[in-house]
Amino acid sequence: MLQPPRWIAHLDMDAFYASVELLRYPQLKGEAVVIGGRRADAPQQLEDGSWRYARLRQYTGRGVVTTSTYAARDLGVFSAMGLMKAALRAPDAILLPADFDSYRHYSRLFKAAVAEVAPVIEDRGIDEIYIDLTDVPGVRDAVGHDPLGGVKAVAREIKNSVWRATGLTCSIGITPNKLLSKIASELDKPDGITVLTMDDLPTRIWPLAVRKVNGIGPKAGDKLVKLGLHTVGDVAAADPAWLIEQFGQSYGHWLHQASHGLDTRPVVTHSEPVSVSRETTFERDLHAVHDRALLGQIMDDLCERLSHDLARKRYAGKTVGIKLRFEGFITVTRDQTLKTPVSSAADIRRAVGQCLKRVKFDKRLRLMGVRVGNLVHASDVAAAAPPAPRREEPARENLPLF
DNA sequence: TCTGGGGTCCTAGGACCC
DNA sequence: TCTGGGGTCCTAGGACCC
Repeated sequence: MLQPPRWIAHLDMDAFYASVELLRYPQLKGEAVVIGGRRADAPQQLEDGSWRYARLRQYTGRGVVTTSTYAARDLGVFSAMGLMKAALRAPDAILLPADFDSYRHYSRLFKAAVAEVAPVIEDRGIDEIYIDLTDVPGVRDAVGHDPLGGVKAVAREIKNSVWRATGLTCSIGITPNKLLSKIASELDKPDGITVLTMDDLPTRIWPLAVRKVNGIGPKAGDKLVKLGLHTVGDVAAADPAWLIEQFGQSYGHWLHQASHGLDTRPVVTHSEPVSVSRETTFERDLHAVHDRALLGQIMDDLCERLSHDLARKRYAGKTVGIKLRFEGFITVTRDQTLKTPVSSAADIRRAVGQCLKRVKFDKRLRLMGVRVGNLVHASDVAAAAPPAPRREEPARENLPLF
């Protein structure tokens, strides 16, 4: 059946975290600035009024680049790059610690500003959203005589609204679906508007590298290239049956559809969380036996913080899981589904202990995490059951390591 | 000098029930 | 004695995204 045509926008804030920092430190405009590092030093104002900043070359330890300004990107420093590697490329770049409270504040501001123009919004994280423009008056009324003109005018209105509310710029892609709009918003960055129709597919989308498609990550991207498929157009020209042979029914079919710019997913304005988690990477790898006490404390703390998050969001969950990352970046997970949802630090910690017993600790640890899934609203959790009868002391060898 | 932290979704095997 | 098929839940791992 034929779906009525839609106009879907993808709005992406330009270098969001870095741009928020520039609002606070406008004197850094144009400089190579990197956000990241767990304990990067905040800028200090000296007695003479000048500022002193931490530089990338001074950083030691683990950590990745969270965002970089366009000047830093020109030096080859990008998101997710290790800070040590970034320091080799741009030793004099200024390093700022991340301030997520501030980013969340500006996130709320820009989303509220968009909602005043176009209310059908799907949240895709702190710095991007999808917007269904189909029924926005300026778009709807332009259908028939000047659809592209109407769409562009509304996009300008949205950008102006975001600018007025935050002093920040964004880039917008507008096409008939989410998949294409996500690609389109990157075609004219920063501060751009790109409107595409299906007719633009061969000239604007097919020449792009396969990795530009949301859903083709490092693994699938490598495999496609090894198969000789470098561009989206290469995938579009491939036999769909062959794609399915190579990538499986589901992903193979999706690759074919995506490369032809087809995507029927709706803009989803409300969703419930599936899980909540906390994790931490250690400054140095820790030994399960030698550092047992420390690991136990870290785990207590993670459970405490996770419990807080659950309380704040008013959820409890039936499944408690741990994540361990060993040296060599080997990741192991264990989880356990309980009879009743839990949210207290003590209940979570108890289930974590059970999970820990099922792991072999033959390497040093670099990360530990805790997760609660199978969430239910706290208000739907039955009143606390009577305290469980006291059980005999478990045998010593059944105790978790920490 | 590798590789953060918070998520979602998918797959695949096994348990268990009817 | 031998042995169905479907549905659902649980668990572990992995790809991917912001």
